[in-house]
Amino acid sequence: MEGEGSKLLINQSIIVNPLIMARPREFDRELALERATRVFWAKGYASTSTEDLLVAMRIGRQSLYNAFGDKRALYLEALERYQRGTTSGHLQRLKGPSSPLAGIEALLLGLIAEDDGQRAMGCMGVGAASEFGTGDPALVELRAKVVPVLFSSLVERLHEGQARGEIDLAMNVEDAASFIQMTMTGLQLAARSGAGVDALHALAHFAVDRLKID
Amino acid sequence: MEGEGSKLLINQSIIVNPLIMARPREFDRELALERATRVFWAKGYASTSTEDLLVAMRIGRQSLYNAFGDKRALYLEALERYQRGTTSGHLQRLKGPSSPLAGIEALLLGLIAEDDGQRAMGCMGVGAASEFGTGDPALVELRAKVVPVLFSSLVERLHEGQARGEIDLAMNVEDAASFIQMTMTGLQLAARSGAGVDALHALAHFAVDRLKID
DNA sequence: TCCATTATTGACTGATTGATCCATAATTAG
DNA sequence: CTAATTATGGATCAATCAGTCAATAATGGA
Repeated sequence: MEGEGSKLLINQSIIVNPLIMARPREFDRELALERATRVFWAKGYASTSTEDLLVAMRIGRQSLYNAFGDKRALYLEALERYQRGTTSGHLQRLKGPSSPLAGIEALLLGLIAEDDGQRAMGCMGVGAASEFGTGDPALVELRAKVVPVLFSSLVERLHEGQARGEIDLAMNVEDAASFIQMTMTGLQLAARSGAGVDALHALAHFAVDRLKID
Repeated sequence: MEGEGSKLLINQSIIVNPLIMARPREFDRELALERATRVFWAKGYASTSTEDLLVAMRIGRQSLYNAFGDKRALYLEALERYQRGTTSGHLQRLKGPSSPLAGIEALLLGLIAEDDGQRAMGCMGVGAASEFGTGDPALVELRAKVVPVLFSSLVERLHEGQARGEIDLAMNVEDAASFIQMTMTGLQLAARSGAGVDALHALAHFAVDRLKID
């Protein structure tokens, strides 16, 4: 390509630094992406029209296609951004408390939004898994990049819990880590199905109690 | 309405017995409904076009609208039929073994299809919950009619497990029943996400082991 | 000031959507 | 046979879909 300036990769979006400057974008790309995320999160991919997106993002049609490519690319970027944010939060809560079991409890309780509207949206990642299953390679790959991160941190904390005597040494930590991740998706789907805060808290506590040595 | 004969309500579909007979249906309604179910199950509601349905059901467009109303009515009937079938299977497996914990184990293992294609479809009910959340009153109502049936049977078997000394008397059986139902959805979603038979079996066994007195 | 480039706006496109219309066929009661 | 009724198949519909085009605006460098 001729006449192209240097490229800087910042936060997954390509910032072109052209030799000759062009008209600057009028909207906040990150804000628009966040707004798009909310729509996809609430309604899923197929049920979200580009018109829905334009209204929520408060930009024109051509701006969407200029800045994000197309509907699918926007969805993938929204989901990736969402996963990055939530995974970071999960890891923080898991690793926060000094007690491993308290960390796991914080992880599970952290999934449960107090606000009814927010809680009823469930988890966008779970929604994506349910909508596309194993049918979309790009989503499978994205999932494969996110899930193991939390998994290994869980294994770590579970080992730590065994060393501290909080968790039975006979328990297989990999199985336990998978079980906790399954519990997370179970909680998210229960939330999406309309479960209340108390019911979800009870579920989370019950699950954590199952890991305690007695 | 004039000239209308008696109505018999059979299996949720209205069988009209008109005074004057009309042209009989050429296709098997139940078979067509089963074929429609597979499509909705695999792809979800929004991503399924009426054309998809016609091809799978092997009927003409007008036949679909005559026999089932419209796309939404067909979906609701398919989901209801699906739920009736699966719930019946769940109850059978739960109540089959003489040991309550073995029943719960059979319930969970029974969710895991051996066939890869079938397993990767997950559960249509879970898919519906994920796709519509609490947004569709008809689906919320349908769920509210199905979930408590299994729940009360679970409570029953858990009580029985406590009486037999398989389960700790200190365990709250309602919490445990909810936990098992959450585990079921977690398993279904893991299956939809591509988990293999072995991984799912391990998850099921781990969950059941958490209920055992030690 | 003019140029090269990108952003914005609104009209537009062809395809697909769910659903209906209509002509014809098949059935049984009378 | 005729009448009444429902089923079928093909054409068709208006609405919506995702995406493109083209005209204009804004920017900084030359």
